[in-house]
Amino acid sequence: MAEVFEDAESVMAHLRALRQELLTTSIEPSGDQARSGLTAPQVGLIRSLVVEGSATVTELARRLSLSHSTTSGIVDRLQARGLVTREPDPHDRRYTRIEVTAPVQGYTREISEGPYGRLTRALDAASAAERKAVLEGLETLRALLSR
Amino acid sequence: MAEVFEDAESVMAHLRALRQELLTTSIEPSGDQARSGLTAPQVGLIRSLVVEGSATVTELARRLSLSHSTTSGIVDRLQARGLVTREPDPHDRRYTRIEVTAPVQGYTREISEGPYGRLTRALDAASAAERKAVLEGLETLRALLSR
DNA sequence: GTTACTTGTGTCGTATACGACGCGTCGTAT
DNA sequence: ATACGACGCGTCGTATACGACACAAGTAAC
Repeated sequence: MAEVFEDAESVMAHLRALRQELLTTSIEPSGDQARSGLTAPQVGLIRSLVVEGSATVTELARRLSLSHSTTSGIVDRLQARGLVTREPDPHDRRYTRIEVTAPVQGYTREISEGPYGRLTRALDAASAAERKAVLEGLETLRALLSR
Repeated sequence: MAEVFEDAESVMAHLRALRQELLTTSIEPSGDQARSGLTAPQVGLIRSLVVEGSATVTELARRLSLSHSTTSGIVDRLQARGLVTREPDPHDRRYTRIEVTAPVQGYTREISEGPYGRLTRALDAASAAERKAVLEGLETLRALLSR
């Protein structure tokens, strides 16, 4: 149990660092090209709307693996910028469909690479064995936790 | 490049889910035993103080792989609860040493398992090959990103 | 039809998390 | 001695992120 604890600390350090590198800094500061001032979750939400179609807040939360309240806040900020709209569903007034506004449609082509451009490029440059190691490691970890 | 993108989405989904399972829910709601109302970062910071000794805010930030401002905020909230103190260094007044208060010392034995109890137990129950797969996967991913 | 349950939404409070900024402090070069 | 750069700290503004809550709207039970 002793040395396993070091593994646990190592795993946590890896996950923290990966999150920082991928989730929070993947879009804006990498200097790739001039950007829009959007954060990774915001780009991910817009991208989901474009690629998988408009959806309700709850559906978006499910797609992005976020809670309802978090997703609602992201929609709030995008709506304040005029990038998405909330359209009440006439058939069932509980529903509110989130739609991207027209000006976003064109811009979206630029982000069709997804919010994970850096990760995608890294995986593309990796060997098949490396990709396999990455995916198997993550899958193994999750399987261990759900056991 | 096409199928690689699916790998990227898969990796991101794994990381998101792992973060939720480990970072945010590892301490409180697992029903292990009655808890203190402390969050995982708070427990991690206290644990670092006890195990590795008292330190400055910057040093703590480095240990926890967090930014200085985030760490300062966590110390703020722990200080408000009387769990840590800020002691100005008499030799160099730029420094402020963070110390755990006396009542915390005993309690700390209960959390010496670390904030990652669930992860530690999972890794302990895993085979050597599984542990290797997990660590290699994470290390490979980080190496790919820093290439 | 009225009641009870479910579902979807938005909001509130709190805790991370970061970069940017200003302030005080120390060492050092001028 | 003084100016200056480096360092540590705290604070601000903003964005994520969650659970808990209240409310509205539909559904089901009776």
